Order: sequence, then C-alpha cells, then structure tokens
Amino acid sequence: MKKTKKKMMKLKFERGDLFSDRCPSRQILKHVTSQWGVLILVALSEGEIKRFSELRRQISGVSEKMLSQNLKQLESDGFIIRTSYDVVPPYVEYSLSELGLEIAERVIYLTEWIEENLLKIMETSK
Amino acid sequence: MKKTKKKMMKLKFERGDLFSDRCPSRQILKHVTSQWGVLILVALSEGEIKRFSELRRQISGVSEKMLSQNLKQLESDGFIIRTSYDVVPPYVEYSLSELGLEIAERVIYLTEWIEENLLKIMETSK
DNA sequence: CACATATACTTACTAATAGTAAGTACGCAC
DNA sequence: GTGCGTACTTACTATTAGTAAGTATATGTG
Repeated sequence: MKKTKKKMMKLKFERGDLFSDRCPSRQILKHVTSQWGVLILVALSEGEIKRFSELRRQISGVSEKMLSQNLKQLESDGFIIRTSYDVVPPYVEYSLSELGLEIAERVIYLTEWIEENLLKIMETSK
Repeated sequence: MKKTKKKMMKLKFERGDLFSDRCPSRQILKHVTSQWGVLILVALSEGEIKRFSELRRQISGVSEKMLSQNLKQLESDGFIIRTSYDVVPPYVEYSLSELGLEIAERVIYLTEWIEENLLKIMETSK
C-alpha cells in the first residue's frame, strides 16, 4: 500500500501533466508553442547558428521586442544558447542546446505537417 | 522559362511557408498551438468523443469562454467535429476529424516529450 | 564633416486578446 | 421552490502583444 502511494507520488513529480494547471510543464508549453517561439525553434533547428538580425529577417512579422522577449524565455528554459561578443556594433549569436535540438525536432514534426497539408486544410475549413 | 515560373508559383500555393507572415498557415499554427488548442487536441486524440463539460473538467484552468472559442476555431479549421442533440439540458459531443487525428498525433509527439523531460528541463533552466 | 545605416537591444504607449463573473433557458431532484 | 447541471454568450477587466521611438557606437557616402 505505502509503496504504491510512494511510487505514485514519485511519478507525479517525475513526469509532467499538462492537464493540471499547477504543473510547471504548462509554462514550458506556453513558451515553446508561442507564436514566435515555434518559429525561433524551427529557424535554429539542425544546429543552425544565427544572429539576432538574421532571425528577425527570417521570421517575417516579428518585432524586435517580441523576438528579444521570446529568445530570453527559451534561453532561460534552457533550449537556447546565447553567445555575445563585446564588439561595436554588437554581435550576438543564438543556437539550440541539446534539449533545444530535441524539442525543435518535435516542433518541426508539427510545422512540416501544417505546411504540407495547408491546401487540404484550406479546402476543408470554412 | 514560363514552365519553370508556373511550377514555382504552383509550389508556392501548394505548400505553406510559416516564415512568411502572409501565408495562411500562420493562422492555423496559431489555433493549433494556442494554450487551450493544444490541450483540446490532446484530450480528443485517438478517437475520443467528449462532451463540453468533460473537456472543461479535464483541461483544468480553462474557462467556458475560452474552451468554446477554441473549439469553434478548431472546428472551422476542420480539425474538430461538433455534434449537438436538441435536448434539454443540452448535449453536445466533440471529436476529431481525420485531419484532426493527424495533427493531434504531431501535437502529442511534442507534449509527450515535454511531460517526459520536465525534470531535465527544470534542472537545466534558470 | 554631417548624415544615413547597421547592430542588439530597451522603453513608453496603444491595441488586441485572455480571463472573470454573471446571465440564459430549461429540466430534474429534494 | 431552491439549488444543480447543461452549453453556451456577454460585459467588463486584466494581461499580453504590437508599434514606434530611443540608445551607443562604428562604418560607409556625398
């Protein structure tokens, strides 16, 4: 009895539960699936190293504020590595960590499907 | 020359490009990766059929307004099927369409990774 | 040599979106 | 007849996103 309970407790902490609003996985999901978060991860996938302005140009429509904010979030979650060189004009590089590479792979599995099936979706949708 | 151009035009319309802010795939992505959209798709995955109130209970923290709004969006995108029976009290069922099942599979590939790696993420993050 | 451009940001302000609470129409149980 | 449950909508407020401008400094242009 006790063993079972303990095991269950342990599992509760070892694995996230997105259906629970108290679980910290909710915040991770929010950062990763945010409008710009998704596109940042895709842009940096497969080991790409890019500068701030490169990302800004690639992800059309993103503002500097939003790009900066989302990069910070993903960096503090441990998905992105920020490397800055102390020169003028500033030179800052962004790339994915190991965890970032893993999650980006999953994100791309989704985004590729959407891009590939856009026509089908648009035919079906109202 | 003309043939090449035509082919390129055709490809441009056949496949979405999420990096372009004019591409309609951006809106689909927004609906699918919205905080509640993700959880709705996961809750209805693998052919589950659920009532409004069941979804509300399962997805803790969601308000009736947001659940209703997100279900409508996903329905109009063709991912969700809404079946209502004209009885009192109201009885409405939600399930995934074929496209919905496909995209939910991709969404789950992401959410499962997050749930499984939560501890690792939290150890790495600041 | 003044002026525009580029870099990677931050900040103040406004617009859009999300969340909260209450209302609706009806039936059933107590 | 008072409260509960259903599947919503609506008005209001709080939070978040987007816009525009500012910052420090170097290089290139006329």
